[in-house]
Amino acid sequence: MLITANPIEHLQSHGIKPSPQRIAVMDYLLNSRMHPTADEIYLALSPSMPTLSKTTVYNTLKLLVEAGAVLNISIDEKNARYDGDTRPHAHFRCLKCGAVLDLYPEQVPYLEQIDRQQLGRLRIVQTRLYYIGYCEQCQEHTSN
Amino acid sequence: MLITANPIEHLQSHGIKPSPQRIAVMDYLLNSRMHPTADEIYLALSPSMPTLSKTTVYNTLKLLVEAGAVLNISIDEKNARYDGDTRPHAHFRCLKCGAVLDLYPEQVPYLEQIDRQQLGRLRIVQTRLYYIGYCEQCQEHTSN
DNA sequence: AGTACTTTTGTACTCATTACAAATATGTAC
DNA sequence: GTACATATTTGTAATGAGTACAAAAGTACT
Repeated sequence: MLITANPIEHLQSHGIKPSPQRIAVMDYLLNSRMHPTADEIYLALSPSMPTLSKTTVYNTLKLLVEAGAVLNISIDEKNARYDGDTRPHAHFRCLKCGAVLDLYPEQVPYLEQIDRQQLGRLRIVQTRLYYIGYCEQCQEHTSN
Repeated sequence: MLITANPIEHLQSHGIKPSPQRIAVMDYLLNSRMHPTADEIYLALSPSMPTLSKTTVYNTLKLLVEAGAVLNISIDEKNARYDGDTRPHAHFRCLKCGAVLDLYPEQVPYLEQIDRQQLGRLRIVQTRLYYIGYCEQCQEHTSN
């Protein structure tokens, strides 16, 4: 479970006016640990919000990322993924099944230090730490 | 300057048969610190190799990455970038000018530890550490 | 110089994402 | 509440990175 359960408050605390579409996208991201793509979000919300447009999903995600309410994950070369959990954490992608998993500071020694690093005169806005390999299940089933 | 100056040896040491096109791409990556995109590589090599096809650049890059001779950098959402330096190091991208810079272990405390981490039963093949923000020059010229 | 295999090339295609302009909703002043 | 300005959403068309595919060119081996 995440810190903020309420999508409306989460939007407002990041200075975003909560429209029904924005609430739906934010709510979906706050309650998913699947790191969905824009298309997956659209497909998930369409049934209960039939007039929703894919463009709105893209626009909303852009807005949320720029406001810092959501993280953009570039671990998957094919397409962008999104994460409603903005606390510092790393991600792992399985080369076989494609799953993207969260790795929290308890599981990744030095993650906190790496995340809040001062690097010379660079002004760091965001840190991304990605691990790529084979998850437990995918190691069992293959020689790869 | 990099460890291996010779593109042919570098290819062979990764089990890749050196064709003229592969040598050209490898040579370009070994002597560039710009982290070029496939298109930038194509444009750079075209003049001296007029028959070169963009498909060949893509094919070659895929081959080089799979053989571990080159790194794929996913820090730039728009398109993939490539790095001929396969030693462990992090990358920084400037949100204003778009430059992608190398950050070596001397500049990033804990990078070595983060890179060779054992994470439970996950089998890690590659670690990617990206910092995003504003470079020195771009901070000077704006309020951002 | 002939056959099998590898590599390169060009064209056509896919598909994530964006541009754009019309339509709808929301807020505010009278 | 109704008219006007502004913000948001929507659908369609375009963009552009990357891939599929099959023909052409190159290489190796006999």
